[in-house]
Amino acid sequence: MKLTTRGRYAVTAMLDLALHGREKPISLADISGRQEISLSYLEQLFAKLRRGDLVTSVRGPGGGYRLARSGGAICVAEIIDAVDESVDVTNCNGQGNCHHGEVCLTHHLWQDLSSQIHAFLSQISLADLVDRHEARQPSSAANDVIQQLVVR
Amino acid sequence: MKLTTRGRYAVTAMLDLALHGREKPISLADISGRQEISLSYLEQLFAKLRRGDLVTSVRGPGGGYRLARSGGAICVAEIIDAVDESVDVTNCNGQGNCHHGEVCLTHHLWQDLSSQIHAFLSQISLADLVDRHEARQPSSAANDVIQQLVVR
DNA sequence: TTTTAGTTGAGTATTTTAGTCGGTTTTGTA
DNA sequence: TACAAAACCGACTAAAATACTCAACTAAAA
Repeated sequence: MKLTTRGRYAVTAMLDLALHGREKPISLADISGRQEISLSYLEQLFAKLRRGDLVTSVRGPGGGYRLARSGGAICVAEIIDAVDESVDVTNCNGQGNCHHGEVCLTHHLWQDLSSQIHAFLSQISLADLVDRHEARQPSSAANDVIQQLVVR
Repeated sequence: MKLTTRGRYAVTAMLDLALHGREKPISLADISGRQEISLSYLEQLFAKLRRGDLVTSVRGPGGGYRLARSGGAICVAEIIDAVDESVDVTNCNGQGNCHHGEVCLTHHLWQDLSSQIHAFLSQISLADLVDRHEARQPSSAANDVIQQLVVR
């Protein structure tokens, strides 16, 4: 399965866009600064996100990117699909020709797992992540303390 | 997340063991022949499986490997954990220090996904895979025909 | 007309994965 | 006791994927 930092960066960047881009478009330089992702790398990712119709761009000064749809209408699975090639975990990419042109012993297992993962990531929208983030914000001071205790 | 051919090979090999190793230990050469996994690579994998207490070995002629427990008591998640380092999909490996020592925007998302995957793979045992495989076997002749039509 | 910012494509360094190789140790059997 | 089968071990390598950079270009606003 392909679920690497690329996919994580893409979701993080999209969430940043959902959080900050309500009025004006957001430049990649802003996202780069906030999320500490290299600008050049973001360029690459957003080229794919744009091709996947997840964001729209505005060129020139004051330009940047916006979500192509409302956050509620963009699910996490789409974002990962747009930047990584797939979330399929089978060896044969779901083709079922893994062992001498037939399915291998464990084909169905990986296929089932793939659907599970996809279902999970499809059910979560950017808006869900925003809500969740904002719900956590107020108590963040308290959380910080807990976090420190837990981490050490 | 780490879910590569290594993990798939390991599960396949363990399933092979569960299917054929009821009486005598099974040599890696046998598994290599049946599943078309290179012998040397299998050696590497079984070193880890043994360290993970998933198989026991018998040296010398007629030797090989056995499941350390009954197939019903070995779940797929354990196998993958034994050969890959983890099924964790977070960037910080669940430590929560992904962004300036605190959790990053999407930390909880990846953490939730990790638990989902782990729960799914924990609930499936080797015995389940054996049952499933044997249930499919009777109709395999018919399946072959269909398979051939589908694959081409 | 300058500057901001997206767009594109090629290129590179690093890491991970998959797999090899050469040897050793153990142990059953002839 | 010799031999052969098989596990065991560590180092090494090739290939692929990943993460990331760089340079040049285009569009648009001020």
